[in-house]
Amino acid sequence: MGRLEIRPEEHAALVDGRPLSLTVRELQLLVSLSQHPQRIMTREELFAAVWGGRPRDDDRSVDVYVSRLRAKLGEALPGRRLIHTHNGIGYRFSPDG
Amino acid sequence: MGRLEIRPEEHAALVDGRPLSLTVRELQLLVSLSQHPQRIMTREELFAAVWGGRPRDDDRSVDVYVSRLRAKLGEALPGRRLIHTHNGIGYRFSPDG
DNA sequence: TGGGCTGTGAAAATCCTGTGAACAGCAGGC
DNA sequence: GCCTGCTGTTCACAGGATTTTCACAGCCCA
Repeated sequence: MGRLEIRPEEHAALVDGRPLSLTVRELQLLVSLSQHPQRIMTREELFAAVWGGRPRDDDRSVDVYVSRLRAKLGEALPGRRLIHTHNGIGYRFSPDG
Repeated sequence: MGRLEIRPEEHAALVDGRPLSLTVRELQLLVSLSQHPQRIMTREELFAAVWGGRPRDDDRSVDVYVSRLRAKLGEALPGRRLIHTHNGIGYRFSPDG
């Protein structure tokens, strides 16, 4: 899928062959998102996939980690936006910018 | 139903495969309308379906959102009018222009 | 032509998201 | 043990987006 490769079994994500230094949570989130490209995933779905269970009503973990992921992806792939926000619903991963 | 696809479970509405960028309320209204094609729905019905409960006597929310929906549908499908006004009653969704 | 109904831009209110920062827990090295 | 650096969690605030409400213009039909 273009310049970004995600290898869950190897706990790694590569951009042009160079590994991103992601933390465990960041990688889990990226894996979850990328497993459903172009599909809007709710915070509940993402939370269940990464943390397990249901989030507290006011939990912002997903948002915080999306923010950190974007920062690291943005450094490695300037100008591209892979994670799109859908207000009131959740996030969508789009392999092509 | 032609070029417009509505997928409530995915929080999405597509025209020729391309997603419309609708807000939550806009999508809810479109879903409600499209679930009863060719049937005139009163403002009360639409309000109940989207907002829940009954509208205030002078509430114009349904009209405002119909207007916004028409604008976005009109951009994606120029020349077609999917939502028809029935004066004094409400609105009707017609899949074929 | 008049009065109620509808269309719609725009302001106001509300809700949601982005993100820096503080804090706690943990692992390794000394 | 104590310090250091890293990760994860939570909070707080600013900014952004959506929703709600208002106002006025235009439409429709008697």
